[in-house]
Parts: sequence; structure tokens; C-alpha cells
Amino acid sequence: MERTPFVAAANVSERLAQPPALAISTVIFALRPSEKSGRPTLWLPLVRRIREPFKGLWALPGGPLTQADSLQDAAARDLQDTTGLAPSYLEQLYAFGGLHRSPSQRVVSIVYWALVQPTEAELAQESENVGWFRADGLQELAFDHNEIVDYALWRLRNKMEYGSIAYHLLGEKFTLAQVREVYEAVLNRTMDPANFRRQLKQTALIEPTDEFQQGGKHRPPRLYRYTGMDSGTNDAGPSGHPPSRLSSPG
Amino acid sequence: MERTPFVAAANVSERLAQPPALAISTVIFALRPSEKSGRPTLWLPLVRRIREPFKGLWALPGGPLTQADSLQDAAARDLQDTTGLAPSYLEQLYAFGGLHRSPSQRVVSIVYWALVQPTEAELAQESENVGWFRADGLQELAFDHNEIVDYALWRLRNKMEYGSIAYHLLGEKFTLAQVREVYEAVLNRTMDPANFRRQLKQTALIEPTDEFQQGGKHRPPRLYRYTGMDSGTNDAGPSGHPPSRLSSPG
DNA sequence: TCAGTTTTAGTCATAATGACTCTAACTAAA
DNA sequence: TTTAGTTAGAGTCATTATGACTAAAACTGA
Repeated sequence: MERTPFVAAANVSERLAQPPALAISTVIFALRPSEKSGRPTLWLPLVRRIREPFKGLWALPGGPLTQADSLQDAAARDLQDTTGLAPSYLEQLYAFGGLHRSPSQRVVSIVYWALVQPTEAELAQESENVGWFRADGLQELAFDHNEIVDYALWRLRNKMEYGSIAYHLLGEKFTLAQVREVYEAVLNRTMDPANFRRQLKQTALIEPTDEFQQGGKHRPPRLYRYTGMDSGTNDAGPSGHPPSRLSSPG
Repeated sequence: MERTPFVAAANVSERLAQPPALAISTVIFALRPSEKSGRPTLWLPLVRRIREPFKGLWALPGGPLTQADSLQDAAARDLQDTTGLAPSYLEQLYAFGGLHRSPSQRVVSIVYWALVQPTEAELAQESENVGWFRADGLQELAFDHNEIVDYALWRLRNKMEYGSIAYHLLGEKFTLAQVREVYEAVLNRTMDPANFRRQLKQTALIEPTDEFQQGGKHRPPRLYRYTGMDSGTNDAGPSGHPPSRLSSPG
């Protein structure tokens, strides 16, 4: 994002005369095993800037608003181009329009946030200029992107307290323990397995399958399926989700 | 908002070549007594369009993004200019960027929503081209503004379920019954007075004053004061409010 | 066969909720 | 002065949700 657009402003008066540039950026979250514990933790892909400003620093994927796309489509397209990812969940986060976000021309960024499933996240090409980072304790990023990531994290944790969002970080079938691990990774605290299971089965939109996950060195857990029929890549803006409360157990 | 900016596009290819125009609009809510029952209900001010497109139709107040202002400041300034209002609460709602929101050039609107207190709302100048309308059952508005108002209503009702937002529609001192009336007006259903009072006093950030409201034909109710110290015109975006639950009683 | 693990069901005390009753305190009409 | 009408405000009670906890079930690996 924030590629220097059209003209480089030579001075303040020229800068004020230009209309602000419009950019789209996306914060993408996925679960990956922690290096130490192996437990799932939150990660996000970043791209390295190859030109000024902030050349060499890592930044959120994005770019100028493509004329022919809606905002949502532009976000999805940028995601595909820069990281190869197709998100299972994509929602507008916020429009950032401070006066001095970019040193050259003024840039208004409309930021989306996305969740991708582990199978998709594996496909994401890593390279010299595209890498995955743990969502907490990020290094210094370009522009105001640290602030943006923090806000996206806050929103993710917030949405978590209602139902339905956790499943976009998982595959089609999952165990109840996996759902709990998503909550624990996002909210950064442990939860009582028994109580969590009780609440999930009461309120959440899931149904049991007759399959069980094999391979563990313990009793095989039943696999469940999400029945929320969330249209995936849909916006929670207009036509958004009415919240169905799920409070945190144990 | 959506004043035809800079150049009027002559054809599709020219239109696609131009960068999208940026506009700011605001949905403003205030309580006003219903014509029939006299009970408080939700109203919002609209301005009549005096030029094409949609000349003659009512629309949300707004305008192009002023260069020297942040997004939030631009919203507050437009509010002041078009309706004379200074909101006690102002928050970003959503960025609307569909391809064909405006028939001439493509316009991306960053929409804010605001709450004003009754004393302020009275000051709002009404005129031939500025009027107040009930928030539900609106007539056809210019552009996609019906959709925007509906979404703002959804967000207002949503925020209502956490605490702290209702008081921005009231004055400095208020009775508990008035708070309940705000909830009833916004959520559009009645609530049990006794249970509502109990919950408010448990969780909400209010303190009793030693004053009582006189003039009713019944026992005078105690006046309360909000102690949330919400910095009023602050954003709930980045640096936003962590939600403190208040569920609906009765 | 046994120890170790996680799944899964269940118990129990406490807190929150919704429906309801009753008294207090005022006004207005009789 | 009394009485009816109104809302304020406190309190009761059954039901439900929550958090902490116990324990059996079902697998693996030694």
C-alpha cells in the first residue's frame, strides 16, 4: 500500500492542493504452531517494502484502490496478488486518514482484516519479501501499521466473544478442543475444557459428525462441523452479523 | 456529500481513469418526542440536495474531504456547517465504496455516526433545506443513504447493549426512567422498570445526585449523573472502547 | 497390565436474569 | 380532607448461566 501515487508533492501547498490518495490494506490472521510449545498461535503475513518511504521495513499487504473493484473486491485481489491467499473471512476494519501517515502525499487507507484457514495458509508463498510473523510482539512496521495491527487484534478478540468467528480459522471439520485452542490463542488465556464444551454445545452453531480424529495418544475426539452457513467472504458491515453472545467459559 | 468533484466524467473510460473522489458523511441521531405518544423517539437531520444528482431529494449531511482535516475533524466540521450541531459522540461507521453509488464519478464515502443531546438538537436550525425525520420508516433518500442509515441504526442498537452509549443522547443529569426510555426508543421495545433500574445500578457508570426532578404528577424521581468520563467526541476506532456488557432487562 | 493422556459427562455453589409484588411519594380530582 | 391515579423504588422468587471441580471413558505406549 501507500505507493507514492501520481505526483510526488514538492511542498506543502502543492500537497494540500491534491486530493488524498486512496489505498487498501489488509491484516490477515492465521493459526500456526508456536515455535516453542507447538500450540496454535496467531500469525500474519507481511510484505517487505522495496521502495521509499520505509524501504526495507515490513508492511501490510495492499495497494492503491483498483478502479474497477469494490472496496471488498480490491482487498481480496490485493491479497491474492501479494500473498496468494484467498481468505475465508474478510471484513472492513477501519478507514485510517490521519494527515501525516505517509511522508509524501496524504493517503487515506481503507483497511480490511481477514481470517484464513490453516490449509490455505500453508499455500501462501513465503519469499525474500513475504514472511509470516507472530501477531503479538511485532517489530516496527512501516507507516502506522503497528497501530493498525493492534486495532485489528482488538477487533478480532472482540468478535471472538460472540460466536461464529473462530471457525474461519479452522478447517471444515474440527474437534471441540481445537475450537478451544483458537479461543486460547486469540484471547491469550487458558480455558476450562469441560465448561467450554458445555457452552459451545448449548449456543454455538455446530453439529457432531460420526467421525473421530485418530492419531492422538489418547481417547479420539469427535469431529464437528460448523452449521452457521456464514457466507465466508462476506462483509460484516452493511448486511452484517447480528451478534449471538458466547461468553468465555471456565 | 457527493458533490460532483473536479471533472465530470464524459464516458466510462475517462471515469475509470480518474481516482475515486473522497467524501465524508454523517448520520446524526437525537431524541425527540413522538408526534403521537409524546414519548422520546429517534430522529435524524437531513439536508435537501440543491443540485444534481438526486436534486430535491433528502440526503445525509456531508461533503468532500477537507484537505487540512483528519477524517474525524472533517465530519465534525461538516456537521457544524450544514446543521449547526456539535455532537457529544462521534464515531466512524463504515467506508462505502461501491462502484455506482453516484452516477457521475465514483465516490468513496467515509461515513460517521453521531449522537447529540436534546439541548443541542434544539439549536439545530431547521429551514427549507434542513429538516428532522424519524429514523424508522424514512422516505427514499439520495444515493445509497437509506442503506447507510439502516446500518447506522443497526450499529446504534448494537452498541446499546454495552453500556455508556445511551447517555450521549441525554443531558448532564437524568432520571433512571429517562435512560430506560432511551433504550426503549432505540431498541424499539418496552422494558421492565424495576429490573432495568437494578441492572443499571449494578453495572453502569452513574452516580446519584441529591436533586430530584420536579413537575411530574407523581413521586419525584432522583437525578443521576454519568461518570464514565467518555471523552465525548472521541473515536471508538483505534483507541476504542472495550465493551462493558449491559444486557437488556425486563 | 498399567501409567499417562485427553475426552466427555456430571455435580455444586454462586451469580444473573426475568416476572412479579408491594410500599413510598407525589398530583389532581372529588 | 379524602381518595384515586401515577410513577419511583425496594424487594421476592423461581429459573438459568457461570465457574470450579470430580470422575469415568477411551485411547496409546511402555
